[in-house]
Amino acid sequence: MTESNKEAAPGNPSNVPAKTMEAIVALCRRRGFVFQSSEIYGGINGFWDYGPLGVELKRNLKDAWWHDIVRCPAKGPDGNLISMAGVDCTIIMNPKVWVASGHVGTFADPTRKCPGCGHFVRADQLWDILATSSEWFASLLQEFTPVTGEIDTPRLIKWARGKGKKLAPNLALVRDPEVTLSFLATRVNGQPTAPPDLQEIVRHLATSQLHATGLQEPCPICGGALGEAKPFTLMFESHAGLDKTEDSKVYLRPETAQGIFANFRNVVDSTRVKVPFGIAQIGKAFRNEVTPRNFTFRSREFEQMEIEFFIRPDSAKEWYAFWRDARFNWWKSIGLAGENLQLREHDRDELSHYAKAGAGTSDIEYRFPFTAPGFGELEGVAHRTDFDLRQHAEHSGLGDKLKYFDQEWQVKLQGEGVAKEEINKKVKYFPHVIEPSAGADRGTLALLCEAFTPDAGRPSGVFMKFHPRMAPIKAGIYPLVNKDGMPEIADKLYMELRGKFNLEFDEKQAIGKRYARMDEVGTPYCFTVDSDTAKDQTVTVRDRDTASQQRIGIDKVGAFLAEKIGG
RNA sequence: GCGCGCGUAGCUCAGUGGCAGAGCGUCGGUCUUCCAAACCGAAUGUCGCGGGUUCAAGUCCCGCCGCGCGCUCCA
Repeated sequence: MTESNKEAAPGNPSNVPAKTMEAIVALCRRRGFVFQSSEIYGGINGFWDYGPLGVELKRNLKDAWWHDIVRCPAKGPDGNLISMAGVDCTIIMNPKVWVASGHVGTFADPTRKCPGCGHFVRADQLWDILATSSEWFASLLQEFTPVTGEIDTPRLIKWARGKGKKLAPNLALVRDPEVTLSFLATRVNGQPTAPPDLQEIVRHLATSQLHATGLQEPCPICGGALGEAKPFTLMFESHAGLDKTEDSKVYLRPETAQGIFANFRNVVDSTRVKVPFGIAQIGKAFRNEVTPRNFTFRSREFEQMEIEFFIRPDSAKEWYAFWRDARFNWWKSIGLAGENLQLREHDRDELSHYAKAGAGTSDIEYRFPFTAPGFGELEGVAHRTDFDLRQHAEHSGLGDKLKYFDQEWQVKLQGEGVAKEEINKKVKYFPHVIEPSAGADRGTLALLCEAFTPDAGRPSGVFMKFHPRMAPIKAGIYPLVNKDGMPEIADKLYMELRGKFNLEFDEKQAIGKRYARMDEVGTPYCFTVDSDTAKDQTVTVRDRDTASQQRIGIDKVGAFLAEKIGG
């Protein structure tokens, strides 16, 4: 193609899209990676379908994970091959599982969160709690004249600067006494015939004047302005059986982890695994997110790839570090190798309740176009201590029967001459858990974002630079033109290899158009049969990233692909 | 959940009260000798959904749904 032709072609530079989420979403839809769920009915917020190419991409990701984690795991920090067992648990489980895990109960009722201190308050109990068990509220009440309820401004300012500062640091009155009280005075003077009652006064004292459009209500702990009331059960509910009663209520699992914990005993008893070992699972989970957003990044239905790795409590540090680094390197190995991937150790105040005492929590994060310059979580690696197994031991009534008996350790301690009593204390225990928990949909999205490469040299202005192992289609097998025996040779090659690789055969239209299509769906190689093939048994290999070509023997194509795609 | 913006063919968009359109892509044909060639032909629309105003609504009004952005949320 000449330079002037290029200007006229659809691939002229003005067609090169910026690497924005909008452009990525458009390509996903145009080429069949991701569609909106039930789109013909207007879609449904937070749910997405994978199309013909998307399902291949996501499957390649999951297959690579399963292969590298379950079937063919690496060596651990102790130099031994890692022991890993797979499971596939149901989405709906006995509801008691979610009581034990803490998902039911704590957050089931309309609840308000304090942005200042993070405290949760039941919405319907707020005023009761303020009246009966809020330290600052009790102290503040003493500053009002009991009978008249008159507002003594200097007295309240004094309180705000003294006791208030210690007891309710986030209360508007404490942060800015003059402005807050003038706000209240305006209200009192504005409607002298309808003086505010105590609740309204307190609302005024909790409201920064910036919020003059509506009154806030204070957190009983710190006085901060509470967020809106929300039912903090993010679990989807359903009913098992025809009778839709409270007793038949079940939940769609909000994480796959609990299925693993609930099966801990079964796996130990049926497979001869010994601590340290892991149980791995890939499966759907559901969270009724308040705000699904950012394409598939936060969906209400999503797929997790989780490992619960069970270890002796005293080896948490080394296993935590091992899994954190191993998982980070794994994401690198499948193509997220650049600056867009980072490993971030959590600060202490970010840690979940059970992880506070642990060896740490870290996130493997990717810089998505919609988070940039920030990062979004792909996978979390957490030391969950023995929290989950203890919870299930307690709630199931199994108690110590859920403990692991470490016979290997027993023998070792006996050899070291440790006292029998001490050995017995040590060798029956709840294993600690290192949990690498990855999002399959987030991983797929990161692969799509990473692959998206604007390039003025391509007809559509963009090509998808997938790692060959992840690419939905591994190669195109094409006759250069649709005559002179070329289609027959190409077809024979295709039939030979299609069982081993996902390939495309296409004899229609100009060769450039076929290459261009493969660029846009990220196919790393195209093999083309031309007029020389019949003479010398070679084909051309066209490389997606460089658009360069070389000739190889037609009998070498399978080996070439196997080597490039790797595993 | 709140606020702002957006929604017409697969994609990018035009159409500001009067016949539903273009380019690209897709498909078929002629052709072909390595990067979306050319030519000929074809298919493709609940104008996001529902209601209202009007002789007449893609266009004006209301409600809803979906998407994006900012708050909020993310155990």
